[in-house]
Amino acid sequence: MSRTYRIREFAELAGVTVRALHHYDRLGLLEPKRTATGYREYCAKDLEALEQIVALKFIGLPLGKIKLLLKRGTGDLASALRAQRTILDQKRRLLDRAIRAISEAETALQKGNGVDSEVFKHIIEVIEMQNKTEEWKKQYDLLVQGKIERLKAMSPDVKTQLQKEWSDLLTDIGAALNEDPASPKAQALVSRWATLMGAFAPAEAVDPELLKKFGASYSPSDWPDGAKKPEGQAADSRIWVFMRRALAVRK
Amino acid sequence: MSRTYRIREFAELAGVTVRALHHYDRLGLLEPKRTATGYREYCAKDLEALEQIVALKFIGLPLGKIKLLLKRGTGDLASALRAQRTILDQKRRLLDRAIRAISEAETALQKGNGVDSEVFKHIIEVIEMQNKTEEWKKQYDLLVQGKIERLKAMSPDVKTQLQKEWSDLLTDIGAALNEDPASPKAQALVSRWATLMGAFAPAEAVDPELLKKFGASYSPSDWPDGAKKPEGQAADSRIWVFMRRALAVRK
DNA sequence: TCTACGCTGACGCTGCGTCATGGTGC
DNA sequence: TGCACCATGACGCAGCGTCAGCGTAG
Repeated sequence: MSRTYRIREFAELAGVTVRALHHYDRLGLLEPKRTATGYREYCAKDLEALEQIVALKFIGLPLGKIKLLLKRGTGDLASALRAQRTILDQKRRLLDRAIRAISEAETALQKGNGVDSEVFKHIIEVIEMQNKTEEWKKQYDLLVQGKIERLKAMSPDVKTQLQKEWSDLLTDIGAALNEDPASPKAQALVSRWATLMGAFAPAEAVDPELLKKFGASYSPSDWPDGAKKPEGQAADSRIWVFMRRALAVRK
Repeated sequence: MSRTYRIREFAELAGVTVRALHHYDRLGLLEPKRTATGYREYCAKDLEALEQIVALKFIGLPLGKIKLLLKRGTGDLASALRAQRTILDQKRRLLDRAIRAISEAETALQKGNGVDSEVFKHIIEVIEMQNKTEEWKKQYDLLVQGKIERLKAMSPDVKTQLQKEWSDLLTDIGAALNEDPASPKAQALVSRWATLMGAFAPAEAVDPELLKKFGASYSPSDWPDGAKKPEGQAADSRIWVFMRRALAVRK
């Protein structure tokens, strides 16, 4: 049939490195024939296989999965593509946030206001923003779900009262941002917060672990009829950072 | 002053893992005081430092650079941010292409036309597209620069002649896509191609290595007054893949 | 004394890059 | 005979995760 290639030539042919071909060979991804003296001998079929490997690698599939995909039928190819796209979408969102964080930091630097601390705070804003909207959202929604229902079932008087308590609490926290999270003042705020959380669900449903994990990651203002933020955008994020810390210190 | 924390608590306080703190310690990024028995003892200042580390890590800076940035002044912080944004922008473009490649592959799968080969070809299209527009662009532009100037300086007759030769060559290549890149037919096409390239620059400027590396990565149709593609979008990419291979085989 | 937590190695993971050492092809 | 090319280890990198084996706090 058509000619064969030694590894060097074959690598250039396909646009990969010799080392990569060695690697794929050892992984069992692409194992060419060997000459009597052990030289690898690649043919046209190997080129097709390598092309597929390169293609799947390009979309971010790990070599292990590529191996499985190519050795088995095409059945899972579709699902693999779907899964990979989901992963890439997540990566892109992360990237976008990182880029935005840099932009924020750069404008903060140009304004030359604070020394450095301001710069980092801007980045942290974006990080927290992510945490709120991405990582914990799903699971936290589960936790919150029951509370909203209870909220709806409450009398208007109680609702108004709860709203005021939330609002007051947030104001107080905003005024205590410079406190040590371990201080009695901060811990008192945590207690008030935990109590308010507890008002929305039966006591046994208020898992302290859950509270610690997700509690501070979400604003009550996300809830219908929730309390309004006492201050501007900036205070928002710092409040939840503070509460997360204070919760971490809490037993 | 304010209280100190042992590693576990401090980790929760900051939202990182104990292992990460160990790691940062060993790297010299964040080295807390130690108790008499060797326990790490973190304080409020360490928390600030860790926050900065986390922030810089979030935007993708490697720990080594973070260490340098935090130990030195803020002078290079601005440039580090710029550099990092450039890197992230590149990453994002790559990600977008990978995502598009998956989309193409999925539609190809749904159409159910070809078995698999079609699917991979679509991905490869996107990869080649990237190679053309990203990786080699800058350096290739340097190579092409002189050629364009020579082209402008040519007489209209010669220009027309060259355009025709390019067009013919591309047509011939398009008709030979199924040839073995090592075949005499393919190699003859490579020779014609190299000759045409050479017509744009003095012979000594046509480095064969450069030719091999960048020659097939760019379409002559990118040039002003360049030849038109003989066929549709799809043929375009396959032509350059074929030529790259044929060039790789060439001595 | 029991138990949770702290300490220091050390290997694993991902995809090769980069020697180092020694055999082959022409 | 020499020189370019091939082969097989083996370490390195980035950022921790995950034991393992052993001391410490309370």
